[in-house]
Amino acid sequence: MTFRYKYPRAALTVDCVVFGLDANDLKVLLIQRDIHPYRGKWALPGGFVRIDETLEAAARRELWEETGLDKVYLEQLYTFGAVERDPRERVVTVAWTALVRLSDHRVKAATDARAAAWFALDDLPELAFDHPQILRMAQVRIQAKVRYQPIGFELLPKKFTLTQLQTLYEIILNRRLDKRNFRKKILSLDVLRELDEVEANVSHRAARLFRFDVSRYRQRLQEGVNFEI
Amino acid sequence: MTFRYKYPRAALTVDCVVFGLDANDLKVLLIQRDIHPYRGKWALPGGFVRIDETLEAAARRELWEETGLDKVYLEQLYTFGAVERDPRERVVTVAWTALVRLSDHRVKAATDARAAAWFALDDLPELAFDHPQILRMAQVRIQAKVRYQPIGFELLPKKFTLTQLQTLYEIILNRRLDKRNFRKKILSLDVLRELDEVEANVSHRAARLFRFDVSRYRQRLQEGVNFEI
DNA sequence: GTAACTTAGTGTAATATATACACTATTGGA
DNA sequence: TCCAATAGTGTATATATTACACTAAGTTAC
Repeated sequence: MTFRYKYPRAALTVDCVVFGLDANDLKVLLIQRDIHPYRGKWALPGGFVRIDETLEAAARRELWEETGLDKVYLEQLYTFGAVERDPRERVVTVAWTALVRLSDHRVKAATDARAAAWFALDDLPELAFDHPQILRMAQVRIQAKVRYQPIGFELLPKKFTLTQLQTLYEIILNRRLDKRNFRKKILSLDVLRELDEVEANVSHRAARLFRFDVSRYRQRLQEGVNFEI
Repeated sequence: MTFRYKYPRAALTVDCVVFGLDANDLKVLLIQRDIHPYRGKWALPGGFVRIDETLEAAARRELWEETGLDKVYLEQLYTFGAVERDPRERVVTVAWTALVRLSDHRVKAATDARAAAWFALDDLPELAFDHPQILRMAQVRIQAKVRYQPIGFELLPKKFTLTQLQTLYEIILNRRLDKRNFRKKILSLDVLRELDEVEANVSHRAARLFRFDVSRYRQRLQEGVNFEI
């Protein structure tokens, strides 16, 4: 069975830039291609959009099929439509950015048996298609975003220490932050809830745990608070 | 002649949200549909992406064909892919935002004879498809953007007064700004070049004209200046 | 030609925000 | 019990933002 159209149509795909925080590195999840073109090269997880699913649903489905991830935070990044970006035929791709708690998502064997692995951003393998460009845009976007939204809670465990949060900001912004000023600022936003718990199994003074308070965040947003770090 | 594919494919379109500044109003350019569906309703200018043109090229071409505008500032907004957004068949649209100097672009009769007209944002006609949603997103985006980028020079004549610039900011942000503080701030950004000219044909003291200095803007960006108003 | 009208253009003081900076507290392990 | 490691804390200074009102210059109407 084939489908016929009066004019030629581009194929439509989605690709996901999945960021995960691994101790002191921001990593990105890639899969190794097992088919032509770019066979053996690494690529962003993604695939074709079905005729009866939304773009976001397609991104979630592909992510699940190729990497076993689900229920991740997803945000549309940009749509790439250079004419020759896929050597086979015209393919337009809607790129998405996902943030995941790497601790929650140890990489499972992908369900369709392709290799999936986390790579540090400064140690990437050769990528297929225009995926270097997509990845670069995702990185720029997350850097810009972290400045005016308390993003990044998606990347940390649900309970985290202020040092972990600061380290995350330092990794994304790629510069050192002053500990006292960072704490002062982040606490003044009033979107964290201090817990009656401290971290366990550390061989030094244990740090207080915090949790992100979404409802307080929404309130602050409405009041127009400036989240710039 | 028909084109055949193994799987069904969505049609791919572009739509443009064209903002123009008209004295004291931010307006948007719409065209009246002359064909089914939504015949007679107003819609964003746009149309199908050809197989051999980029998304941006498609947006520029449609804008030219439907409204006679060219050489406008264009920026990708978002891609809309709800399954039923077009009643005929699956259509995914890549939306773009354009900013134009309304003074440069008095609406010509559109080349394909459809009516095109500027509408104030608070006095819109009924719109086709999910265009209300697209327009709303464009408005939110431009409001956010004006805060951290000296945008809006695209909307003004090349030579403009500080009062015109302030009025533009007030329209986009939808709040009054203090004249002295606005001037202090905008001049401190050091991206305007003061000209040896004043406005003509006004029945009161003539204001000094300024021009946006792109190369200084680039320098400031690199130095990491904060453009927030 | 002068008074009235209209918009341009200007500075300062008060307040809020951001930055720079170094020591004590707590816990685990040797 | 001492050492190692990280948590946790405050203050003074610099910078940025805000609030606020008058004089300047050109045009028009009398």
